[in-house]
Amino acid sequence: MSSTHLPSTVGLRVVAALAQYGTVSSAADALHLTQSAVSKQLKNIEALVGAPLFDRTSQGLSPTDVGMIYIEQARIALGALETAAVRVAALRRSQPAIRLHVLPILGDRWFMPRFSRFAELHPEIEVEFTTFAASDTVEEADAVFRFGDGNWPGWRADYFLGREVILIGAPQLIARGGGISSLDDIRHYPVLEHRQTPLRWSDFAQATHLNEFVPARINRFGYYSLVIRAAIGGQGLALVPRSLIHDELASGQLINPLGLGFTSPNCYWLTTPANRPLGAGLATLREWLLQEARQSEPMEVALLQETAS
Amino acid sequence: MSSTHLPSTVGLRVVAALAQYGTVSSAADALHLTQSAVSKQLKNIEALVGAPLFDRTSQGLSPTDVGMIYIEQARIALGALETAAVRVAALRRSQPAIRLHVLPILGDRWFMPRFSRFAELHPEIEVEFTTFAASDTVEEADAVFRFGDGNWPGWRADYFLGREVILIGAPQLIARGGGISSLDDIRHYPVLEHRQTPLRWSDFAQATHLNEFVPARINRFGYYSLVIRAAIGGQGLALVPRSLIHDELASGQLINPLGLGFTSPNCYWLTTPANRPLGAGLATLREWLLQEARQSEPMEVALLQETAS
DNA sequence: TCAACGATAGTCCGAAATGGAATAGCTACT
DNA sequence: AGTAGCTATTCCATTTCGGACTATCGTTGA
Repeated sequence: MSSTHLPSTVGLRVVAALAQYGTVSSAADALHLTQSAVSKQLKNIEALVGAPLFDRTSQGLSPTDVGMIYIEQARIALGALETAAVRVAALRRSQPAIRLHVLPILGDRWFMPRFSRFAELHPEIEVEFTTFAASDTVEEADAVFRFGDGNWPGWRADYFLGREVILIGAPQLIARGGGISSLDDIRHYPVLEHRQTPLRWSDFAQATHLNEFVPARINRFGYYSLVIRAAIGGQGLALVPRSLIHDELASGQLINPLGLGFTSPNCYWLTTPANRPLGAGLATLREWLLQEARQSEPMEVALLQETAS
Repeated sequence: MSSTHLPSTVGLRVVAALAQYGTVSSAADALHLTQSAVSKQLKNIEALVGAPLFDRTSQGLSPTDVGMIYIEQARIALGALETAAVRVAALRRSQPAIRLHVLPILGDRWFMPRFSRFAELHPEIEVEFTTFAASDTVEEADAVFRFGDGNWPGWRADYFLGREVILIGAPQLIARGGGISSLDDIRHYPVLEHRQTPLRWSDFAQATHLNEFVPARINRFGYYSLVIRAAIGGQGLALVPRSLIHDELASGQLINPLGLGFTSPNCYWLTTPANRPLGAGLATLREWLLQEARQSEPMEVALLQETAS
């Protein structure tokens, strides 16, 4: 009612994607747009808001105070549209589809590349995804990916992936800092942290007997994709589930100095409502997901033993 | 993530306005668009959703099941954008504006026509409105219009208007049904009801000693504007705060048979947080609002006495 | 210091969406 | 029938949007 001009929905999606990916180019990729288009959309929205939403750095974008507020509300708006679509679809379908809520990081790094295989294998099973959905809408889903220790009252949780957390950094960063030849060397490096899982570093210090670890600097990010991006950009060391960065490790963009890592109790789980019996389609999907996850973590058993010793 | 195409924001606003006003034409007026544009926007959204959102009647539009769902989410999305705007504005402004949350019906029928006078009188006081905002966002407002009995813990409530509820109907409807020459005649007519205030009719029956009142038919609406519109359209009798329909009574579009009505404990209140002290601007605004409301209800004292007798 | 790289911003242009005016069609009521 | 009050549709001018391309800036590495 206040402003006569409303932002465009693609603008909102651009803002959300920028917050998630941290650069115009990668956000553009994710949205199937060009860098130019995303840049212009951002410019439009900022003109409409009347203030910059992101600080421009040479590495990419980071949200301003105003941006934080706007991003949050943009997500809510997009989430509403998403749940509208899902609910309408559910209402119209005689045979309901499976509603699966995926976390952004899993969606980008694990799910989307693989899911087409499932769709080919089981074309008869319809699956709908939500990503932005608010917590109360998540309750409606038939299966929900969650991050945590596997204990959610009312939900059955199966371990999915991400138990194996490793220390990573960009090779340039590590070279610049003098290299990591012993555990203590990591004290010299800045570290990156995911805002929602702040205990990672203390867990790591405890698991590796690294006493009184006080990082040189801590940068916090709201998304794992940003942590990974920042790590690739050489902004610091990070603790990341190995499964999420197979590609970067293989290509050498990131390295795992000394093979350091630990097994975290906090990881990704596939959860299903405990009171609701699993339908046939959901059972198939669940089996497939869990098996695919096991295959994508081939080293885990070895490492579990190693860390346990 | 599911649909590649997002609805446009004006489309969302169109849907919300259609739900509120019930006809394409009046929604178009409210949005400062033409009927043609609104019709096309609706068509676009429906094509995108894949199902009609409204049933077309010769009287206007009424939401379908799918429509209800979509409307709800559209409101949430618009509300998010609104709160984004308000919060950003609050953040940027050194001297904060007064944030006032108005109910749709009051905004349309009472507030907007009058508020420009206040803006002229006190140009130094900035006021921001919210309409769509969700309940948790309402808590941030400096003043909130509410409907109820004046009892909200933590809020100071001043009576605003709407205590005087009268029976109204379109003259054609009443003529068609044989006229209303005694209280009992209203049993023959269909009645209109506001979804959120379902007790009106039983309160009315009790206040007027109309025993065992079972309406011929009940039509329920989600907005008071729809109730009023339906009453004007001759769809039934309604119980409506007199202050909201002065114009229609004066023009003869609606009549108040036998002067029937009652004083309801549920009405509109202007509420302010009890713990927060009123700033000077807010105090001025509050005084002005309450005084204007008193002036727009000149007959009330007389009627109060009448009904009490 | 210079060149390469990767980042964002800006310009030009064709395509698509949008909104307004006018028109056509429909239904209910007199 | 005829009218009033709706919505839907068509035509058209205008605006917006997105992609290709180019400019520019900062960082990295030889």
